[in-house]
Amino acid sequence: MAILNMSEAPTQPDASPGVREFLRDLTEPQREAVTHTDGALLLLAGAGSGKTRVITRRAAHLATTVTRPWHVLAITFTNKAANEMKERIVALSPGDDMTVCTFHSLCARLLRIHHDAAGLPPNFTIVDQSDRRKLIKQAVERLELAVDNWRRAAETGISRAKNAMETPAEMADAAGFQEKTIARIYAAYEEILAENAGLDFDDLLFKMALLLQSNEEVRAKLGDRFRYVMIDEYQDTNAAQYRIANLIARDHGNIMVTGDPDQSIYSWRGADITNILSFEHDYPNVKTVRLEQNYRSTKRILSVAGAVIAENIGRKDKTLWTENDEGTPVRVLTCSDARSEAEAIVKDIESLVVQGRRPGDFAIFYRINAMSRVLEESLFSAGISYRIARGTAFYARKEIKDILGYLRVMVNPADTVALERIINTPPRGIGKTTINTLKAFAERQGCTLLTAVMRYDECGLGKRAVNSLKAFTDLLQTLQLLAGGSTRHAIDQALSLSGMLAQLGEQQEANPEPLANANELVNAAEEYDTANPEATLLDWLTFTSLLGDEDIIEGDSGTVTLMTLHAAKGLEFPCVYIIGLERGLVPLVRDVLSIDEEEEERRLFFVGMTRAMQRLTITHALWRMVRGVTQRATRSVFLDELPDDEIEWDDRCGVGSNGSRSAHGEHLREDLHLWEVGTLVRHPDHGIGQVMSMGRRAGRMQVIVRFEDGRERPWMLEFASDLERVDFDDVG
DNA sequence: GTCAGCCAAATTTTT
DNA sequence: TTTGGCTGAC
Repeated sequence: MAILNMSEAPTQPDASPGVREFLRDLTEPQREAVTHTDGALLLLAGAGSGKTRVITRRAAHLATTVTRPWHVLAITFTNKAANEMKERIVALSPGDDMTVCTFHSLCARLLRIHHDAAGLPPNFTIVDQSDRRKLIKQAVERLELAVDNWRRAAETGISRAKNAMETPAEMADAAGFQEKTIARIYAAYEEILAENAGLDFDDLLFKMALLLQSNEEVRAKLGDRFRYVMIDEYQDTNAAQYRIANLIARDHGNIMVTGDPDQSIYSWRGADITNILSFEHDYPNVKTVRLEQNYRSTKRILSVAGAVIAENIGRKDKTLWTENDEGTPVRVLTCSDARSEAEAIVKDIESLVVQGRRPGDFAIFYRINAMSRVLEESLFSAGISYRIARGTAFYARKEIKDILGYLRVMVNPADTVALERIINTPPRGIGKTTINTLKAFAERQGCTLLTAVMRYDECGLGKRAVNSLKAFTDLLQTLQLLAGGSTRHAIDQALSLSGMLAQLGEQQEANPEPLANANELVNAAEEYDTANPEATLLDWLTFTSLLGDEDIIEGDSGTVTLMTLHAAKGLEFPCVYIIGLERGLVPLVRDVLSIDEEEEERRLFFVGMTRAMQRLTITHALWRMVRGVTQRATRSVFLDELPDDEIEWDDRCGVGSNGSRSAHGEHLREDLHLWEVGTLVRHPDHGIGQVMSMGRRAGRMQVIVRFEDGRERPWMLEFASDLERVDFDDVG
């Protein structure tokens, strides 16, 4: 491995005006990272420590004074991060020959170029999450397993396997019926993907890693092309991504990774925190730079967040500090229920707005999306405008996917998912029966569905179906002629010739959105054509299928922002509220919570807290409605980890946050005490059972009891006279 | 081919 | 409570 590890870099940091520019306004550790050139570099960058600044400066420095721009590769996780980074780099060093992109788009691009070596068709389709879902369902059906039982497990299991670079065969070696069955579904799913010439998101990484691993020529070539590799958010990389980076950098060893293990919150998507924790071990002679000065938050916020994260065992020790003000104390609000929690926040916001804050200064974070509803209602009735950072991705909208379906079929005739999507969109008399006949024909002949469609007169279909299919194949053939032209033109034609435009126009009055979206798509294509004159229809499809949500999550847009704790990563707001610090919710528990999971939840809480610049308010309620049942809630263990003397405890219920009394009245306490969770009961018909939960439903008390037969039964408390409390000793 | 009505399920979701 | 997916009836 090439090791030339210098802070006194051969580039003479202060020699040229350009270099001096790159180092302006940087602290010592930041400079060290920027001027590091050859060899491995680990940049442990705490929250709000100016990480992006360092990355962009270093990239510009490398591109202008150390090597040529096209030898630099900067990888991010999101398109948004990639775009931002690219912009900032270009501002420092003109020219856009540098590769700044996401892992997925890098892999998509490279796999297209090296499709032969990777054993892939050149025109593969990238299947998105909802297509993937359909295909996995098909795989389950093909094995004649129950979709309801296996779909979910297969979806997570297959993704997990691909992220860990496990093939179906390797997975089948695993012990256990469950795993073995998922491995079979995985194998069937791979078959179906191949039939469709499709790759899912996980495949982009997995296949790329396999290619680099098995093809020395390609690996060496890419290593030579990308002589300086930089990876952001390295704590979120999975096994495949680790492998890709490792193999590209193998010859030169010039790999810089940045990240913060304390902000690793995506292990459930395959991210492996050990990638960053063992980076120093994996890359000898690594230089490590820590950025611990925080420019975002007040001293008090940092100290509170720091106390919580310090509870995690086995983390790299790191203490954020700041020269910012002491600030106002962090507050913990105890509320009676979600409604009063929301109203307390609304009042707080209102009074701060009177003092000159703007609505855009506020953000409210919660653990699960369902918790936004009560907040929305309160904000709405208070007349405060808000937005939720969770838009459906533009490219996931039905009308958009329909249009893209036409283009996908034009480009990839094997894309059966797309074909099924458009074959009767808009309705043209090709219904379920006809499609099933075509499918059966395709299966008998071992051909694609499109081929079957083209051979409609051999399928033994009725006259009406044949006529419809004739019109449809004519349409496809007309469109086919456009595949080589501009994207904009192809979309225009697909829209009008398919009849979609007419259909959208008709329903415009009822719902103008779809037509507007379609037009928006045409505009986007036009823009793309202009910006990339060389690009093909296939390129555009690749580009769009890798775009996520619209990046609406901008810092300040004049409204209060609501989002999940996960969505908050990377953002900052002057005033932050984190709600629902209750047992089972933060940390979120399904059945049992392992230590690792608890630590990840703690990191999630930490991420939330460190978004706050000036004011941080944490809330919890004594009652919370979960799935239609109002249940008693207990404070989160994380609240106990807050440094008591630095917190302003604000108990709106006047009973202490552990109190059992509630705003709902004294009588509830009596009832609830009798029916504590875990209490054993006996019923004349159902035998012995155990109280699983209790709460209020439709204003009345309810307990849920699980009986020996494994069934759970709810009881309205006032009718629960058949339930008799028994002691443990009585039942053994 | 469409639509109402029923049942089951319910974290988080960078691509 | 809310949502999505599926089924069976027009």
